[in-house]
Amino acid sequence: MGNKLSEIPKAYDPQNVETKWYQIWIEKGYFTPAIDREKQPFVIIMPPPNVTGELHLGHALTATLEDIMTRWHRMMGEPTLWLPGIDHAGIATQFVVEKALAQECTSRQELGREQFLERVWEWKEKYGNNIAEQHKRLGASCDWSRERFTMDEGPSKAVRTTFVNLYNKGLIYRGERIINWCPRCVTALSDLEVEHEDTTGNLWYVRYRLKDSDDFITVATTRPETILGDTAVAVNPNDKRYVDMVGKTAILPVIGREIPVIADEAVDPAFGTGAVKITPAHDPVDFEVGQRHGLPTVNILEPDGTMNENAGPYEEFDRFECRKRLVVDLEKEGLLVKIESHQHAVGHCCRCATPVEPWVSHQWFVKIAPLAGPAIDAVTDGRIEIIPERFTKVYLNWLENIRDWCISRQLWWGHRIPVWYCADCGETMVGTDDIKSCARCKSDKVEQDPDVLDTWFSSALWPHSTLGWPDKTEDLDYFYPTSVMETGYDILFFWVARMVMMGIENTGEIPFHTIYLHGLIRDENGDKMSKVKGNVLNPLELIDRYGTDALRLALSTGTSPGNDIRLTPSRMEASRNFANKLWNASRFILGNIEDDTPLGMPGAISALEDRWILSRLNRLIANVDTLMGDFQFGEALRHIHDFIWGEFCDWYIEISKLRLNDKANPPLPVLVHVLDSSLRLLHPAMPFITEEIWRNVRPLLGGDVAESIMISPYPAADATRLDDEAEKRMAIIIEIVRAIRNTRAEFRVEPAKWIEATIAANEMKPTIEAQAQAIETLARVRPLAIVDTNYKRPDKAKTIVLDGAEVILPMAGMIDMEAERTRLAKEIEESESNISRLETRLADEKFTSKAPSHVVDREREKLAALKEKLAKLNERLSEL
RNA sequence: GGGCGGUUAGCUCAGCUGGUUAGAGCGCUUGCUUCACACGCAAGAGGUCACUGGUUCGAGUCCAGUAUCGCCCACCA
Repeated sequence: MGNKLSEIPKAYDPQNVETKWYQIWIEKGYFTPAIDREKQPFVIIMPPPNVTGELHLGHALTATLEDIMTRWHRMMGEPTLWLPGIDHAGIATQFVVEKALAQECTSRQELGREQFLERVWEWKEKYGNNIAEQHKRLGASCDWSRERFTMDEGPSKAVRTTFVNLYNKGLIYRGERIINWCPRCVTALSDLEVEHEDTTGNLWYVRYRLKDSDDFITVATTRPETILGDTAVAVNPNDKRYVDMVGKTAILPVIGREIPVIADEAVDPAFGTGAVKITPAHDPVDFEVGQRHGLPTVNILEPDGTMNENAGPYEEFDRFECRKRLVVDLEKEGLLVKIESHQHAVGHCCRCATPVEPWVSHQWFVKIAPLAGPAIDAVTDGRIEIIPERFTKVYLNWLENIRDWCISRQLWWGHRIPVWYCADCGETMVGTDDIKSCARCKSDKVEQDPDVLDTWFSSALWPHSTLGWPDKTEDLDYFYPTSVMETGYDILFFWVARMVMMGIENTGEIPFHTIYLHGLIRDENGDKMSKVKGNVLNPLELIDRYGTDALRLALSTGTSPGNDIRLTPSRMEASRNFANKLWNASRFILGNIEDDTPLGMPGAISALEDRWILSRLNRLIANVDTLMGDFQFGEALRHIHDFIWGEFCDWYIEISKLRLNDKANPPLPVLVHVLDSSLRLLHPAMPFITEEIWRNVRPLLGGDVAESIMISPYPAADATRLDDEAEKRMAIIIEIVRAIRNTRAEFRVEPAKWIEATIAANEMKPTIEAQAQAIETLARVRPLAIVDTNYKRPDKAKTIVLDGAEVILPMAGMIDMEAERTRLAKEIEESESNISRLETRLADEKFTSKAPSHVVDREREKLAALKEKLAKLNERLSEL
């Protein structure tokens, strides 16, 4: 920006401005904090996006909120670290790469493990960089020199160390358990990775013949194919209907296997027939029943969801095909009693939506209850605060009912489980370093466990693994525990709770002090954005169209923590318009500065509007300080927005135009001062436009062009500028102008036409006299007479009674006196009713004694003003 | 089966620990090429704060219940 208005583009062009600053910020090293032991650092570890794919609006929201916090704290002079990273995202990434391979008519099996992993790394190099570039477009001021990838050497070492430690403490074990199995992903899943969906299915009632008898026992099942894996029929021990059956032998349909009828408390006599088939290999409850009764476990499934040899004639059929055929066969044999429609929750894989199968298999688990305890304490005793507070209950409830975490995945992409088995003696060895030979028999036939760890295992270590743990690094020492964990509420369990557990376990300290949970982004119709629905908005497209600052503002205002955000084009436009407004206000101010314009703030501020705007500004600053510290970013930004547009632009700048050429008392020092403060207040949310403008403002105030707003101090409130008197007086001026404009519009006075006005006032008279020119110009009145209240009013005029002044507009005979009388009468009525309401309240002993004095005082003042107004209204009416 | 959240202007939403006449953006109506900005200016219409009851001097705000929409958790076959 030069000093000439004509040199500055009329409309703000984000493309032009945004591209240059980010590079400069990086070159200057502003994003990398200097460790200063005297100061408490502010630290955010960024939730690492998946290497797969591109950033979506959820990431943009994360980046915006975290950048707002980071930039604010940085401007507050704190050493500030925002550490970015990327997640290897096991299943998701393996999937997309496999898809790419399929297009090349090959597969991971064909490539083999080693070559496949090479391909995934290539993918990572390509797309990991994409994500960083997108963050840069968003203006994210994160420290790229500390960027981490979950599979980097450091974080990988943290993973192995954690595994070994937990294993040695007995908190990691391998066991044969029922886990959730996705036949399509061909891997185990944790409970969290299963999405339950209410489905209308069937309840099939099937008769099992009893051995050496003509009797039957009828069971009900939602998954008939699991009959093939039954190893018992169970009834409740107290169920009189079945007392005689217990101990007998039932014969499975079709395959004819003999199974016992047993009694177990787990059976609900009220459900179905009260007799339940027991399939220990394919149902969690049945598995436990099986354990209690020493039942055999018959697995009927292959990993891909087809039936295995235990399914007899149905071998090799898919599980659902098997179900169909088996039902037909049961019916043929007359064993199918009935089919009922049945509502129940069916688990689906959260990655591919395939129905999951409960399946018994050998997997690695974390015994989690001992880790959950300290994580519960950290929140209950207030060391960790969750915002919004309501999620505290959700967090605690989950941890209190937590079940062991299945951490092994039958994938190739990920942290391989650091366990080795000896092929000769069967020894199991665990180590942070690769193990080459057996510790017991010295055999070199040792093989590493083929499985990898759940992606969330490494994520759980993120706050400390990124800072160097298990090594005692300076970063870890200085930046840990971190300050804020900001992320979406949808991963509270997946990630946040696990970070608390693992953080405390590994370091003995909480990983962060505050958990800030934001909501989900929704589209215009309130639907969650998803690729399937095709309603995903690409942040880059929005940036191209509206600018980064507009996107950031739209994402951070008009929302509150934990609530979902509906992002509509009109919101984006409103934000863009604000950027343009700021641009033009700046353009006006800068364009009016000549080389010799003095810009130093005078020692004494005399003009009412100057005192007013400075008072308003400092009130704003104090307010923003409180709100930002309270994580109420949306509210803070709303205040800043309203100040800039509604007070600075609409009133101060307009009034200041009268004084532009006033050499004795020019408005420019105040204009520039308020602009400077406004830009700095706004910078955390709108970094680009504020930097662009500020670089032109700063030199005017004696600074260097090379100084950056992002490392300038955030405005601090100056209490000496607060001026209740000025605010009160200015409010009258504004009211007068509004009243006149209102009347002009009401009477459809030509905009160009000047009208006469008289203002009657007592105490406010000097103020109005001092602002006469402003009133005249803004309301287009001339001549303006200013008189005291005992002035004799004209017969035909419109009178507007304000709190402290009376505006009289003759309106050149346009007044319909009848209408005017009606209007006054109505206003009198309103005033009277307000007065009586106030009088009743003030007469109430309870109110005056119990309400705080400032509230009572305010009511008294209000009453007095209203009475005064009423008197004037009556007087005026009587004159008509 | 548990738990949580929403219900405030035509639409989308703010409104923190209860205290002026409940706000914004968009939309709508009217008028403006006012020398920063039509991505703008000025004026205006529009709300029983879902419902019922309670606490309180005072409730959009706190409590209880109801309705309705949505979300999360959950191994009844």
